[in-house]
Amino acid sequence: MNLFSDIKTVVLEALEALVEAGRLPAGLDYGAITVEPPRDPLHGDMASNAAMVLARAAGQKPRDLAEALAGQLRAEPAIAAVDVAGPGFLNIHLSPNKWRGILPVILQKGADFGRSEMGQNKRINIEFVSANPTGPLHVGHTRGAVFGDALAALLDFAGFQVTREYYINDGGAQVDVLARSVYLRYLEANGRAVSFEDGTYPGDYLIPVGEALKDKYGDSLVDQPESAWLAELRLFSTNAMMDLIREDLAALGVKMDVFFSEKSLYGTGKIEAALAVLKDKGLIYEGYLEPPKGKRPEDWEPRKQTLFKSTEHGDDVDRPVQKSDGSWTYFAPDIAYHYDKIARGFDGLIDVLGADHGGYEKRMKAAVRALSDARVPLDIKLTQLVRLFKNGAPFKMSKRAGTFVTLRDVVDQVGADVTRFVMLTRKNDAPLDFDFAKVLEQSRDNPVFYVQYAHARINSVLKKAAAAGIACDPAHLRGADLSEIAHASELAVLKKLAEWPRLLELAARHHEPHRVAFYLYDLASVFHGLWNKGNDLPELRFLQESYPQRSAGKMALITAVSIVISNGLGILGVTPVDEMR
RNA sequence: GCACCCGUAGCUCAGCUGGAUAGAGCGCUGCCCUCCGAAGGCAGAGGCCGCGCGUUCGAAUCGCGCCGGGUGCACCA
Repeated sequence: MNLFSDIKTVVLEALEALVEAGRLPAGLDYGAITVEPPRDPLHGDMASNAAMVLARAAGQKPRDLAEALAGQLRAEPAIAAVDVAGPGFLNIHLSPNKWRGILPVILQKGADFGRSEMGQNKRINIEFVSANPTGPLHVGHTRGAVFGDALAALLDFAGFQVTREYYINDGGAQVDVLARSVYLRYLEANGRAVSFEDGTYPGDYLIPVGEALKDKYGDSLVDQPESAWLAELRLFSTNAMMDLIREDLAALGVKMDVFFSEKSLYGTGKIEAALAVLKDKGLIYEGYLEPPKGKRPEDWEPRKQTLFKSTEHGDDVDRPVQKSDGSWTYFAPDIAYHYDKIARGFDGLIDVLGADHGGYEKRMKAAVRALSDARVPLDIKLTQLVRLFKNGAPFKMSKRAGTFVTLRDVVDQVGADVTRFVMLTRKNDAPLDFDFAKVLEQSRDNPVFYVQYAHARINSVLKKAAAAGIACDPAHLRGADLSEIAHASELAVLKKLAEWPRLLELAARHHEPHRVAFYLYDLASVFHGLWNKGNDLPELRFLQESYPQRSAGKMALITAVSIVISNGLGILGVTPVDEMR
């Protein structure tokens, strides 16, 4: 149930009636017509631009057309009043009963209220995190993980079939570095003195891996040449790192459906097959690249390489898939990986990447467009940097020293719920300030707290109501008398609740889960406002001990708020709390 | 030099496929607890929406060109 689309349907029917009456030409394009909440509530409950959008094609003045439409709409029972304003807006006022009607629906649908058919069960693959398997996840990955997971939940709620996927970069040279670093920790576990030079990972997290290796092999690998152990250690180490990463993700409440190994693309003909597809389309050739202008590397020399003609599909320059020595660039397995996703039958692909991968966007989109003949859209969401603060002071992160701030550091200090909510209070493409002290503060400028507080307050009232003998289960409240829900502050809450299905679809369409976080903040705000109105106006208090039947309607209202908060938080992956501590 | 992202109140940021008098929090000023959780609410002050052209009935939103900040730019992923 989406009141806005309901009313839009009513508007479209009114237009058809005008066509039949010969008042409007047939065949007009209704595509641009909207029915939205007006920015200023004084303008009514809903505003439509129908008259202005159609005026030109209909050869009429917007206001004249608006008046005609208004006449039609006034006959509708759900509509209390319509007026024409400004250049030709239709301002529609719904009857309070229409608004109240949202409550039984929410109570009946419960956790499914807002769930949409928009996605039509289309299959979407969301690839996110995909951190190199060389160490624990850090704060940057955390943002990507939270964003990807929330986006997945959002699309699921909007009616898509979603697959959460992690691409393991276990094929490249960084895995050799990892294996050598683990070997050093292994020697250390066998009592050897070791030093970590440049080109190795010095982090403590490899110590247990070295010990585990010793448990498995004793000292049999000590003093052996690299050729004797490298292959085995690559596997052993990446497995250990992926276990670590899985635990990190679990601590944040993220569960992947698929872990896809880059390595599985090598030696299986998959890369060759994907490139063959591109070659058949004439998009692969041998050639030379121009040096980048303005910032010419000192050691530039022209090299003959195998190139993908990504410029055919919107990229700025063609991109190498094969190095001059014949080995693959990283781009080649990435092409094969995306080809694999297309072959698995997804209707849409989403890659969530760190902002430093911005330069990668066009070439990957070009590849997907070419490989799928433009059938499968690829959306790339870049998550900007997280700036860490502690009590307002910047918090330095130094990878060289091996002391970077990990996902675990963050989750252990502030908890998964707070981490997730805070990371979703910014658009993905805006940088995010994360202050360890501030996010735990219990005040209005902490959105996590503010939303949770609303939920806790409702729970508190419902408990008191139950103690006072008022039945508060949704099934009971569905039949409650709502006629006394009439104050402007109460209607404001109803209207905000009614926005939820519409907001959800917008957020899903734009792939923007942060809109859910901002909506919840707004909803909490109108609720807190109504709560405090009870200070001045006793009849607005939720608990009306001397009038149990009046209380029932109010219980229905706040239960509905609680349901929508739960549903929204559920998408963000945050657990609603019943009481503040 | 090129590409991508950002530029909105003193600060941090929302702003819906273009819509009416541009919003919130913090900070500042002043109010509201005999009353369901004041961990809250109400009100006030504070804006050339970076600049300029253009498209449109209508632009913070779309297009082009500038300015400022960030990121990335062959055989690293």
